[in-house]
Amino acid sequence: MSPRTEQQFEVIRRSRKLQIMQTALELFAREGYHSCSVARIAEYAGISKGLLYNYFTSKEDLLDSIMALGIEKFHNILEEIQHELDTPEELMMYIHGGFEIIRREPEFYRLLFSVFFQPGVSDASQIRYRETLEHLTQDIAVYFKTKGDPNPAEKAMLLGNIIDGVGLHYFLSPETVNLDKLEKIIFELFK
Amino acid sequence: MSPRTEQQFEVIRRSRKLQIMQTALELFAREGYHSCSVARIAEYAGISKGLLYNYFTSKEDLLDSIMALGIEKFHNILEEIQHELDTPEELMMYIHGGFEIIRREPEFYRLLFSVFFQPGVSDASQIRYRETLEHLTQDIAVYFKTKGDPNPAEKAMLLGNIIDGVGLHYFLSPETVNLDKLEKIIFELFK
Amino acid sequence: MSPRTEQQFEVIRRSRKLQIMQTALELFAREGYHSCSVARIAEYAGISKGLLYNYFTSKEDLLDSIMALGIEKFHNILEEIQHELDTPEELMMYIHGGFEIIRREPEFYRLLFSVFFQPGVSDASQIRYRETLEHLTQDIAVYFKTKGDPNPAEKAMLLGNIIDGVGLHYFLSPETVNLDKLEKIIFELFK
Amino acid sequence: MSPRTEQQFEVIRRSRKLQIMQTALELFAREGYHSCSVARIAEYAGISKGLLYNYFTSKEDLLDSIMALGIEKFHNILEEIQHELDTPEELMMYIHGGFEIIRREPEFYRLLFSVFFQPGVSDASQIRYRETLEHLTQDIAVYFKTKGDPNPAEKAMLLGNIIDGVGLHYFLSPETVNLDKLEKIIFELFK
DNA sequence: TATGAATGAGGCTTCATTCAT
DNA sequence: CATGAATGAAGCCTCATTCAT
Repeated sequence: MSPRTEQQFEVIRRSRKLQIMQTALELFAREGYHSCSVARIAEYAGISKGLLYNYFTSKEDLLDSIMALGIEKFHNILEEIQHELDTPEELMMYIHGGFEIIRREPEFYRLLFSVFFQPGVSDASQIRYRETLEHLTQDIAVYFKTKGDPNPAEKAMLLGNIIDGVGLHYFLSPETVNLDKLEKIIFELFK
Repeated sequence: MSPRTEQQFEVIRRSRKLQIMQTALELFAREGYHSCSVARIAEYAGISKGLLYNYFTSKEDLLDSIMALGIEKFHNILEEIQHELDTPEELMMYIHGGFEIIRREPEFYRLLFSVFFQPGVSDASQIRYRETLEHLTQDIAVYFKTKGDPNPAEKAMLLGNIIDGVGLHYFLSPETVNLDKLEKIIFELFK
Repeated sequence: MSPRTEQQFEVIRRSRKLQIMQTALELFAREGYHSCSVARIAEYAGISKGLLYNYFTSKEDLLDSIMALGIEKFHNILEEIQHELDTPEELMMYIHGGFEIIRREPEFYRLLFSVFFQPGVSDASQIRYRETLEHLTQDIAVYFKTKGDPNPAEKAMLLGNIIDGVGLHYFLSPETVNLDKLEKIIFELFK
Repeated sequence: MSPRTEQQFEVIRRSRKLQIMQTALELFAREGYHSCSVARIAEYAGISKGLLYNYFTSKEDLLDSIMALGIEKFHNILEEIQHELDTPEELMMYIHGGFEIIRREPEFYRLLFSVFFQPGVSDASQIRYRETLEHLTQDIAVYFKTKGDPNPAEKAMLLGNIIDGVGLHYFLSPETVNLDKLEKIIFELFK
């Protein structure tokens, strides 16, 4: 057995870190950031409290890391469909992208909202997310402008609001929300 | 000189209670339920910590009372416009009602969302609010059905989601949201 | 209606005071001194907290007053049978006196013990009661000495201890203790 | 340098826990359960308040643990002398056992009484102790029955009451109670 | 005399974080 | 790298007592 190389350690560190973040995301989303103690996160992740602080400087840092990763995924999903936004089909792709985030990362999405309503908690993430959203909204506004809509900016914002509104209700009572159907209806309304 | 009458005490109690609730609503909405200590609420309300417990059995009870009052106001605003929902004008009244809640009770609305994303916090209020919403949604669904819409239930739910989505963004960055314009656009989309 | 005379007021005060003490004794005995708030005593006595402080300077003063009254009654019961202690019949009277206190004033007796085990609580009463007891013990010791017992002082003390021991168990589980039978057995053992 | 083993932690935990219990027993016995704050216990034990909650879930749990340990010791002392109870010598062993508890564990015994007179405080311990006592009483009753005593059950109970009565007075004023002498006198009365 | 609103000290408990091993 | 004992600040809540009316 040769001693592990530095790279191997790095791999272990990275996966350990991700595992903690995944666990914490689950707990934060399910129970709320404040209601969830570091002790419980460590226990749930199968490690000691001390080790957690080896990977994150604080509970807030852990939250920030989760948020950053989530926002990155958010970006990635959008970039999968990122290109010119001219045709209704392309608009549909955008709408679909929004719904995909709800479908694929429900916990992150839920935590995102939760954090938004707790000023002082991960403010940096809030700002970063809002910027991302603004860019997106501006892209969509261009589409409506091209289409000759009299209120392109508001229309674009409204579309964003709708998706968040649907997400919000989806997390409050998933069983009553038919994402697929709503996706189509929204497209019909905005195309 | 002569001892206070029962009625005088009642007046004191009622106004004090409202004062505390108003203060707490402000703070809860601004800083989040968990981030806001009872000590701060008392200080902000200009009373002692102890007195707060003369009016509410616990911090959670204070929150519940605030939520209950808010939901009552919510009801009242809806009942102001409560009648048959047949014509587009009447639908507009409904939409307007939703926006009025955002406009008139922004703090309550914000707290409502905030609470929604903190499981275990005022669950009873969450349930009560959701029930209120469901009734409303069913009323609106009837309108769309009458109009011959193929997905009346989803359309109605979507309308609710939109209003909440707008509210959500309004509270995150009020300066970027033009409520009046959005109200009209939504009406145009759904009438 | 002529206005009430000062004496009438005094009568009212006295009976009110007694009523409060009786109520408090009940509660203290049932729930313990510390577990029983002034608010509850007042409520239970059908008066306001403020009025209670009109009659007693503090919660401790209320307890002291109850204890003093109880010890007075204790004295009275003993004095009913106070005279020379020469014959076995007279010893029996003493034993009977002890049991009568248990029977007639169970709440006071229970409170007495309870207070004994809480140093700092009504210390004055504790001292006064112990003095009373010592005198009594000395009287009884004379009886045993006269009878030629080799350990009269210890015998007398033991008799006191027994009665308190019986009282103790009687308050812990009254249904298992047959006071009448025990009284006789004790007499047979000591006569 | 190398991390502590599980066993090392176990040793630390065990001794710390005992240390806290010992300190608390001392204070509870001396000052009463309610009069003794967690802060004082921690200070007296030379630890932080927080650490106490690392070992006990609540102040009541701490008390219960102390009581449970005391009752266990009580059992052990009785079991040292546990066997047939036929001869007067064996009865004397029993009586001696009772006195040994007073002598060896005065603080526990005092706390036991103290708790008995505070309803709602460690009720479970009260019940457990009473059961222990009942078994013991039944054993002793057999002895008296064998001896032909007309009231074996009462005699046995009385013996228990006496020992508790002596204990009670011993803790109220130890300097006035000669345990050795009383032990002999009791044996002479009951043999 | 009588009320109960109001106070504030102090109690119990939690929890993010540190650190010796 | 890994542990969990230990800390201490801060949180929620209770309650004896005061006082304006």
